[in-house]
Amino acid sequence: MATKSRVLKSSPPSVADGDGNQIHNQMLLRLPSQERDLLFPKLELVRLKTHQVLHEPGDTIKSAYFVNSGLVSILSIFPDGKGVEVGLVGKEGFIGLPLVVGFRTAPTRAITQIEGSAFRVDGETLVGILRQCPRLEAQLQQFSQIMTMQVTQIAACNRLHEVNERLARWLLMSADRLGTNSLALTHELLSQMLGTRRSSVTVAAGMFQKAGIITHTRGDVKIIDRAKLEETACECYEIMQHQIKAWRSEAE
Amino acid sequence: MATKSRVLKSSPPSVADGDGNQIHNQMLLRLPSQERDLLFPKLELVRLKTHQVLHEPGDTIKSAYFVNSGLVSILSIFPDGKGVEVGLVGKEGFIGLPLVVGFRTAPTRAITQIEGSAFRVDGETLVGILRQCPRLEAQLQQFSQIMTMQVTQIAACNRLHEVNERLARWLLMSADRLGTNSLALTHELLSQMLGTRRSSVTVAAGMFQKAGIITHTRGDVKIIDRAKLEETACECYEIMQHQIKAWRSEAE
DNA sequence: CAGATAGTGTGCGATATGGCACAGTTTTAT
DNA sequence: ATAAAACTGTGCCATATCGCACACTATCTG
Repeated sequence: MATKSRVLKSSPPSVADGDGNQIHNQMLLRLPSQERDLLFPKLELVRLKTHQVLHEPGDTIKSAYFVNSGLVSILSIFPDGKGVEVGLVGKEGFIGLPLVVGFRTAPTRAITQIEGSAFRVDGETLVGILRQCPRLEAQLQQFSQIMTMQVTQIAACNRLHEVNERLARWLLMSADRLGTNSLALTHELLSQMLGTRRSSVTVAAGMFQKAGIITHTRGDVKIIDRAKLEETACECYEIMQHQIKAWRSEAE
Repeated sequence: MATKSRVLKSSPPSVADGDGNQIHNQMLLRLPSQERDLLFPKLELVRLKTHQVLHEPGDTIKSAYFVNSGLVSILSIFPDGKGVEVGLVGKEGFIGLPLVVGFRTAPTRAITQIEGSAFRVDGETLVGILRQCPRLEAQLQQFSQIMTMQVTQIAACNRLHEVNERLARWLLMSADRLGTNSLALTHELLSQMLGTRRSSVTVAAGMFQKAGIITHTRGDVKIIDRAKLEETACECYEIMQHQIKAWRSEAE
């Protein structure tokens, strides 16, 4: 499962759906054909490079992204530069939600954690299309609600749970969204996600490794014993997992 | 400014807009007349009693509420009963957002912190009306986005800021939403909001009092020196304040 | 009025985490 | 090949919180 393909070129406006460029994004896959016909010509498949920033807080949102592979973090950033992750988006999701309700300014930073690809669409274009795509609009609104629920859970988790639990949760969530057990991440990165010290992550990861739950080498974490990792994680993982699954079924 | 009126009776389905029952809810006030005509007959003015639970996580949302006065907290609750506040809703807001995107299940607890009143509407009725009230729908969606931004900020705040700062922020936010400097709250309550120990609140409040920022007696907190309180609070207050103001102006 | 209950002030030890600093190792750049 | 940079392992001290416990006071209830 060598998902880290460098297949896609970024700049040249490639056709969205054709040939070998498979669509993995769950929202796009669920669209009825007539909405596809409207939307797809406007989409451009782009590569999401590691650490690529899709928008900063305060930015006018120029493009929106249907994430197709890889992992994008949503961060709350303070003026002094410190930040914490508040959401995690994989191929089930979308970047640019404020547009859906008519806002143009991003309140957060969206940044690629693990490289992949996405279908990009111009912000204004999307807004224009939305009126004619009720199904898409509904999808996006529901996804927005799911994200809110995720943030809600993380807010509580940040207050009540310890580093180990949060780290375990994060690894599980990422692995789920990527469909891999191998994550290309440094402790530094993880610490920013969890809003803690880098060394706290190192220690926690060390403990996990000793317990045979993961292995980690420089810039790479591999999940060995998923079951144990789930035991270590706080309930938050299960709760969010359950919410997103409930969506899938409720959504039809 | 004796806002603690016990004027409104709860049970008898009173007319929403008539007579002495003034509308303070910002969303209702902004509706065009034709949407008012559709919605208002379905509204029932009810009293929000202290500690009244509007919905629990997992509940099917039967009623939605346009908050008219008082203060409602949104809490993330864990299976073991522990909880943290993730949002604060006053007369600018609405309780029952999941309905707007077609979800029926509440992911959080909504509970009255400070008594007041609200216009209640049956959940299904609201959903039915929404299609014919584009302005209302847009309002609700935007409010949803504002709430998400609030939760986002709180998530970061919970991780990075200390009790004093968070307490100060909370007092300011509540005072803003109520339009009072006097809050009827126990330390116990506050500690649940902030996700900390009751005694931590007592200590922090004691420090504030010594500094001449507030006075607090049993079950009552009064803001004396607002400027100092703002200094004490973390940036989160300003940020959220700014976001909600930006909405008011951007919204038309 | 007396007893019960709820709310507050305070203290103490345990601990998770923060801030910081440095050495050792792997990777990247020139 | 060598230097620079990035990443990780580790340690130490300071401190904000936690968990808990107990005494004190205000308020309610009968």
